[in-house]
Amino acid sequence: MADIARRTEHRYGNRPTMKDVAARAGVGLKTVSRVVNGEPGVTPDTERRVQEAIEALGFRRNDSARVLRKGRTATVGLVLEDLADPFYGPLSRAVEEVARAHGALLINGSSAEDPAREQELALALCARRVDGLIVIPAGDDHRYLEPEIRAGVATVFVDRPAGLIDADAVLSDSFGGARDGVAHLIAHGHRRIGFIGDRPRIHTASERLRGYRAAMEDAGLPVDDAWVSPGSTEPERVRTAVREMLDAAEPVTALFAGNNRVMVTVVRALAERPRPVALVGFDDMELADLLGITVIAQDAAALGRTAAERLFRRLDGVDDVPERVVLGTTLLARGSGEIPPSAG
Amino acid sequence: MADIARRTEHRYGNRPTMKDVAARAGVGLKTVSRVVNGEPGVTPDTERRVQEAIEALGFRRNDSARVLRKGRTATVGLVLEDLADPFYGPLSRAVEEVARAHGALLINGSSAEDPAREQELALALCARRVDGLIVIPAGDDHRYLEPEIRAGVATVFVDRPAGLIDADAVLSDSFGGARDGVAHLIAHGHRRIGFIGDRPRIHTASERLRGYRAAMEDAGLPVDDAWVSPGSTEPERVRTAVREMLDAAEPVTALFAGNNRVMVTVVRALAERPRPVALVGFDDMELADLLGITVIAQDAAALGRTAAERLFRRLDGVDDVPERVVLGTTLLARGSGEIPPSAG
DNA sequence: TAGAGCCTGGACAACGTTGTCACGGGAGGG
DNA sequence: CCCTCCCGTGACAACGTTGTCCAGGCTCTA
Repeated sequence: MADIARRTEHRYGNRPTMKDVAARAGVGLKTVSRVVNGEPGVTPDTERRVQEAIEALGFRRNDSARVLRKGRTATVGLVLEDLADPFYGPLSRAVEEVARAHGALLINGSSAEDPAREQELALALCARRVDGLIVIPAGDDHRYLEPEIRAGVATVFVDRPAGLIDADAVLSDSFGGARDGVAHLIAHGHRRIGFIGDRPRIHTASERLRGYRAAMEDAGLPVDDAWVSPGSTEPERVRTAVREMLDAAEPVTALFAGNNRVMVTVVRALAERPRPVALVGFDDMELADLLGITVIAQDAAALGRTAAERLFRRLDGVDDVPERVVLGTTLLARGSGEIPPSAG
Repeated sequence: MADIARRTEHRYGNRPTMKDVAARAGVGLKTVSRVVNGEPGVTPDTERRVQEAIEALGFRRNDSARVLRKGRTATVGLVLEDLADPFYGPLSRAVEEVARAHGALLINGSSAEDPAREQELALALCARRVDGLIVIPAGDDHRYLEPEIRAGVATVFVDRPAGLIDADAVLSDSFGGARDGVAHLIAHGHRRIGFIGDRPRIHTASERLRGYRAAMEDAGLPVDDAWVSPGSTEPERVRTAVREMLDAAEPVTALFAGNNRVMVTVVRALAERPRPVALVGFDDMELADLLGITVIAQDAAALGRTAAERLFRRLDGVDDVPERVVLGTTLLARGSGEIPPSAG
């Protein structure tokens, strides 16, 4: 009776264990384990009996116990910034693809751009003993991961580098991409170009701003402070920035949008204005081709794939020094970036 | 020496355990457990000593072992179709949000629309003993999940109903949405309307086709077989369908696109043609507003949120009969659906 | 026919944690 | 002053699996 009670209030409902299977098949515990894991040394006849018992009981191996025993979880964690951001879909998918090829599962969660949440999430994944971690940083101090990395959690940062620790990172060439985009506008005759970006705390954002300034300097053009609007991607702020730059006494004739969210808002804002304004945006998006928006495209899938491959290389025991990989960007000319300056 | 060897080749690198912490703090194992879990009954002084040891060793609780002991993983699985599909981003994010609110993590993976892969993935998640499972079905036979559900894995299907088993499902009103969309076109004077959708094996696809037929019938309009193209969402096939419908002797004057992927291809195909063709698409997308595409919008976030809430309600012990929840859709008129028929 | 070797199968410990229970000491009441 | 009660603490088993090791029975050979 005590036994019945135990079984009844058992936490997994009433999941059969290998012991149950062994009892039913009339074999030893280890023999069941062998069959389940396809290990050699089991007579076809015994194997059949075990399989039947597994079938009859609806047994499924408890991987939690397995993990505890074996030490490897065959699981990698992905901490991203926002699952709903179209940029991260392909990235995440590419990571999953590689993980799958290595027989691993993916746990993920988003930090919602909150450093505290990023840390909480990353450490929760470490507590689950993920074999490796891919992080798209929200914060700029990752020293909290040092003990984990020392303890053997392979870690790769994507899209932005780690802060204050030495770790692998796979990045797009934000600086070069932005410089190329702005140079493209300059080549089409623009002299006064506005830059609207994300908070400069974010590495990619500051790099893109740096790229903007470099392109202007290369062309010997001055940069007016009023043309530069780093800040949040909050739509209202972006709209205000667009308005101020275009309605100034000496308005800008072209805009560079620092990322996809900014770009979307800028496009919406420009759609309401009579005169066309040249625009180049960082990040490609679905349908952007149909709208004729010239963009600096980064290859999100390649970013994810490269990072994941690097991660699994480390998990396979390769142990070279942390490295920073930078992937190139592509300028896709579609019209909006080729609009000439309208007479001031 | 044997001990050193054991530690050295240990699988988690050299992670300290509660035992190590206990030894260093000079307390018992259970006391460490109490401190780590914030249980009462520990002197402030003892607690401080334990905390110091934890700090010094860089201890982090091994949740695998914890799970094994407690039975609950505080993890839910999400099996979706394609992480890169913009429709699933917000859905996935909403699920994560709810999971987070319940203190649970999310493991996910995509089936790539392959039923076999869906099954493999779902069962792998069950082997990890996720507490619950949210599935966007790729296949149409989910009997393989019956033992798991019986064993206590809460399961909710989203976007499409489960096949051959009785389970919770949260769906958009595909039938009603498609009917409304087609009725909208009819209201704007169209008589010959083409339908381009996904494979009819997919529940939503066949429901949308049924909605199309219902709207036509309601208006007393005949449906020519040549106007209906169910099939894959493969771009080349969609382009061919568009061409054939528009270049026929009696061409259609409007198109209804069965989902976002079809819609994108249709928009691209129509952009190359001289005469405007009316279009309504199922699923909204970013930038679709700027392109003036009239759509039947479903609320992906609400879908995910509703499903996740239902899941956690079950996990909290509520045990009502499986139910099917249908969420309404919204027609967003933006121009493309209001184009009148061009003279045939 | 006996000994050696191989092959199948099972007993047992260990993985790191938590629940149960028991123990020792200090406080409070009779 | 002694007994009781409570509180802080720790020993121990258990969760379900896998690695190690040994036993028993078989075959093959001398």
